[in-house]
Amino acid sequence: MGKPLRADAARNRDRLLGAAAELFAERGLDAPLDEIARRAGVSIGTLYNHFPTRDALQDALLPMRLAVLDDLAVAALDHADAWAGLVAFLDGLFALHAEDRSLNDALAGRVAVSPQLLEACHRTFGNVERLLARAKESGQLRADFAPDDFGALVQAMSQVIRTSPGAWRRHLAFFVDGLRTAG
Amino acid sequence: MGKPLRADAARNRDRLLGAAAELFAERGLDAPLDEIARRAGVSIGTLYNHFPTRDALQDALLPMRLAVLDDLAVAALDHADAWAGLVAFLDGLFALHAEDRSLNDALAGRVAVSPQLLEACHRTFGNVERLLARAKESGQLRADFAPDDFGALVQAMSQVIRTSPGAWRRHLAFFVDGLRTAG
DNA sequence: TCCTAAGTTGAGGGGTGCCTCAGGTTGGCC
DNA sequence: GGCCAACCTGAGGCACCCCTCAACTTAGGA
Repeated sequence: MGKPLRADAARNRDRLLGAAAELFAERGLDAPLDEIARRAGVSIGTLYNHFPTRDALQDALLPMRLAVLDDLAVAALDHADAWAGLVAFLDGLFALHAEDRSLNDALAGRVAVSPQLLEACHRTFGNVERLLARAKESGQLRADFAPDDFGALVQAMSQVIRTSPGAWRRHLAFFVDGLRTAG
Repeated sequence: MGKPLRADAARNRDRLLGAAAELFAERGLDAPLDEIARRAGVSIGTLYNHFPTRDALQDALLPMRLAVLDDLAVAALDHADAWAGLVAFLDGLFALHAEDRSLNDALAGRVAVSPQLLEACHRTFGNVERLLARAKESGQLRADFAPDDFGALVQAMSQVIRTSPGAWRRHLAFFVDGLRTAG
């Protein structure tokens, strides 16, 4: 599989990945490919040599970003207090959304995802389910909050973050207050 | 100002408005103008005759839709219970979002708005401020919920509605629970 | 050093949507 | 019925982004 690339080709590939990461983070996953190539100092043809489709580029970048979320979830599961762990996870998750539009686009389903990427999402989502279950068992999260409701929360927050990057914590706080058991 | 249109011109104008209302509601305010013209049974040139810009079309349609929101707010202010009135308003507001993508786009600020339209929004927003103030005075809405937070809620709900048209009431319910005073 | 396969280039063709304008049509007053 | 201003038409130019491919360049082994 991994035939070694020629030195110049490897260098160009790295530059393309770097430029794509930058531009995707700034402008989202639908950033023009021409501009990625230009920023990488490479022709559009070379971009297509290395990444025949937009998906190929995304697949080379997004799993790394999603992995950060897994770390976040694991840390949250380790937290002594289930509720505090959940809240810390939500804060970290949306902080990442706020600084990387590509993550925002990906998790809000604003782009078509490749099977590979979908699988990574499912893995992350599994961790979230565990976090939610733990917080319910501890009696701190209201019992009627379903995993699907978490999906809606991600959608909602992705939009709030995009339009008011400075105010999303406030919005999240109101919502989280609604999630706590009344008692 | 209002020079009478020739009969055929008036008919075409009406058809254009009808087609635009349909398409905007279905697909949002960025629906292709060519398709509006086609649906109206008229050439693209005629569309531009009557509405030189996309804004002109929006301005001819959206104020009517926003007026419905005003009625809704007035009814909510008339409600005996301030909290129940507020909740009814929110439900009505987002129900309209759900069935008309153009309203969704407009209130979520997804398109550039004309001054005229902006003014209509401000009027509606004034009503909302009154609703919020009333619910706070009655001690049912938490005091730290600011009008700007309402803006974020609109953003959030607009996205939830777009991606899961059947589940937005659930999401709203969680949020509203967070808004009620703890007591 | 020379040769070749690997890699690069960028003009160009395709698609979509916006907007214009020269030329053709027609409503409605006389 | 005749006329003309009002109105309509739609091909075509522009801008953006997509993707391809024949011609060129070059890394690196022999």
